[in-house]
Amino acid sequence: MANKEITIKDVARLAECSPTTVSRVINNSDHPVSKDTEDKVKAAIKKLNFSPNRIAQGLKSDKSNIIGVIVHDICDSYFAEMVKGIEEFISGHEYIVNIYNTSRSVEKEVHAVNMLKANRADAIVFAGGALMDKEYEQKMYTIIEQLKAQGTILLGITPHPFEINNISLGNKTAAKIVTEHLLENGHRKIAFIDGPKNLYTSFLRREGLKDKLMENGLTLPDELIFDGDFSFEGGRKAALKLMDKIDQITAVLAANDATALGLIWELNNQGIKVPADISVVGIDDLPEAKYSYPPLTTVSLPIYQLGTNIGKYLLENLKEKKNSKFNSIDLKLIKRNSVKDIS
Amino acid sequence: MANKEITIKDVARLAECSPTTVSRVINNSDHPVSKDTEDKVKAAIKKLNFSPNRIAQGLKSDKSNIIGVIVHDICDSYFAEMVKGIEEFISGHEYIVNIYNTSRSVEKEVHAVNMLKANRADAIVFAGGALMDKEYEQKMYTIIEQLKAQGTILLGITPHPFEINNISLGNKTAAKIVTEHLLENGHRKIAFIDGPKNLYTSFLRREGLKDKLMENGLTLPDELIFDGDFSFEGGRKAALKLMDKIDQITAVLAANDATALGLIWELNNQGIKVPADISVVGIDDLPEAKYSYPPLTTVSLPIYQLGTNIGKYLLENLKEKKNSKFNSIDLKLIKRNSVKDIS
DNA sequence: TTGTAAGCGTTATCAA
DNA sequence: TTGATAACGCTTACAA
Repeated sequence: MANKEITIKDVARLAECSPTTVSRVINNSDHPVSKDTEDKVKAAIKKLNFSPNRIAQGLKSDKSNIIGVIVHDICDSYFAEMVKGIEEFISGHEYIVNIYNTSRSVEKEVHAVNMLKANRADAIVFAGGALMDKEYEQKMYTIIEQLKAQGTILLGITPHPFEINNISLGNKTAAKIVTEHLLENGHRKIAFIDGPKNLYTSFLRREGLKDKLMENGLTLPDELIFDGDFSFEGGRKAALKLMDKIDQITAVLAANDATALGLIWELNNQGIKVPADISVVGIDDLPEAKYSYPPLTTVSLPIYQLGTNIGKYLLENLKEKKNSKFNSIDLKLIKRNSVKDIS
Repeated sequence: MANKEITIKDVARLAECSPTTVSRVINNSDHPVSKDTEDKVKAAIKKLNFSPNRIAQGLKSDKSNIIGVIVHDICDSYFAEMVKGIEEFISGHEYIVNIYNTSRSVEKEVHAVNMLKANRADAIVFAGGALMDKEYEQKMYTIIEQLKAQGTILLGITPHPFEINNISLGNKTAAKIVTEHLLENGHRKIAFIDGPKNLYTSFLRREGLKDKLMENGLTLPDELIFDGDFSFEGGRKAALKLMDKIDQITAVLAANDATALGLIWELNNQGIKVPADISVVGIDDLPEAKYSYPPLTTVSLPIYQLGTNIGKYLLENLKEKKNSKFNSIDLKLIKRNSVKDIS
């Protein structure tokens, strides 16, 4: 910017009319404009290749057209797919998709929300699971209240510890579904590779496993819970730790697919056969899940579709103002070849 | 937005001073403000949890703080890494990172640039390779000129067919480096899996291979060029086509790692051993390249670092206004186990 | 040290 | 059918 910007006034001058008239033409206003001037204005716009300054429009209309999307890690296929789905739906409709990558840091997430507030974002999507942290909850609380007072649309994917429109993805259910599958295949001694400790999503998936085990009179001993961080690398490290207890288990549920994939890779690397020696399941159904050795049995959370549903929801609530409901997604067990029937 | 927004006036009222004074406090203005009023203003800001409306600030300062990043496919690790690098550097500094996912469509890319122009973006990064398309060039030309007149910082990663600051990534050189490696290992019959036809990057990498072959008195026959699209799936499909000509070649260069990975996967799937039966190399050094079977030999383009370099460049040129230079990245051959020495 | 007023590029209101 | 004017929230001369 900084230099000379073409404004509505320049157009008005060229079309020999007032800025008001130009505005009316731009916005297809109901207010009548003669065909003649309309043509002149359009010609001028074309000639100058003018586009109205949306910043100024935003100031006037009290809308920024900014949609904030707060993500934990854009390099994680899970978030990349979701963002792509959102973008696909949104960017075509003159909204700005503003990404924040928080690496699950409280500080960065608070910063992101503050920025979005300062920029008067029309909507904010908390795309990642909530952080389980008192400081986080406290800091967020007041900002969220204010955002709500300003009329910002707030959407939480997965339950968040503040009152916004929280969409349940069925994390607990997803864990139950794969656990059930393991159980049906005769597995009783099941280990768990955890997600990030401070993440509510990890908690939910862990609970799903525990609940399903409990329903069947089984338990998840603490020593069969291994650290993880939702990443491929985390899965690899877990595999190394898991080796010691390999004779105590027949199957392992990884908190997400990325972890499961890393786990399988390192297990292979260590000469342990999946599923012959040990069965592995994940959660998410990432695109790459079908290309591991063996292909990963998992639960599909159709993330891209979730993204387009988010986009649709946002668009409807921002534009048409009607209080449209969110289309939730379906979970589905995806059987591939990483589970052995030992029953 | 839409409802009641807290403004500088509210703060002024509470602090019993003028909006001007509040503004001075907010901006740490040189203009003197008494310690007493400063404290009162700060207290009021805190009490109201006020943050200045950056849209309004932007209108005044003729800055939007928007940085547009146009990407081909955010689900491609290549772009995800780059965006993460940019974001990491930028979002901490009160800029808005505005993502567009174009799927290499001329229409979408033009739309993205028009949106960015309408939003008076301070900078635009053309993160993906240029599209080779006459219509694209024409449509872009005038917009680019205008953007330049407005003072927008324009950065092209890889050469683009319009005059902006184009950063060469050394695509041609990268292809030469891996080709050289193949040659050193005794390979003479080398196939190529192409990238998207309309992409300049594909062209450059193909040329690199051809040039290096030519230097050694070799050629790349047309029937040894297989279609691809820079994706894992594309690599898989290419593998199936390649099967017919398997006896005519000893090695294959995939236009990028994603392709190479898909290729290797499908080759394995078809019972063809890499590198025993055929050697495979890629370009990019994606994070997942070291986890294929066998781990992929490739050329590293440190993409995340490229992203942070982009962020740094943008920040320096936007804030300090000094005409800082772009830090280019280094290419490096990454030898892993997908190439067999047959010399 | 403080404040008034004009203006950034738009659009809504009102008048002509 | 057209246009002057005020206003959106903020900053920047200019005055006091």
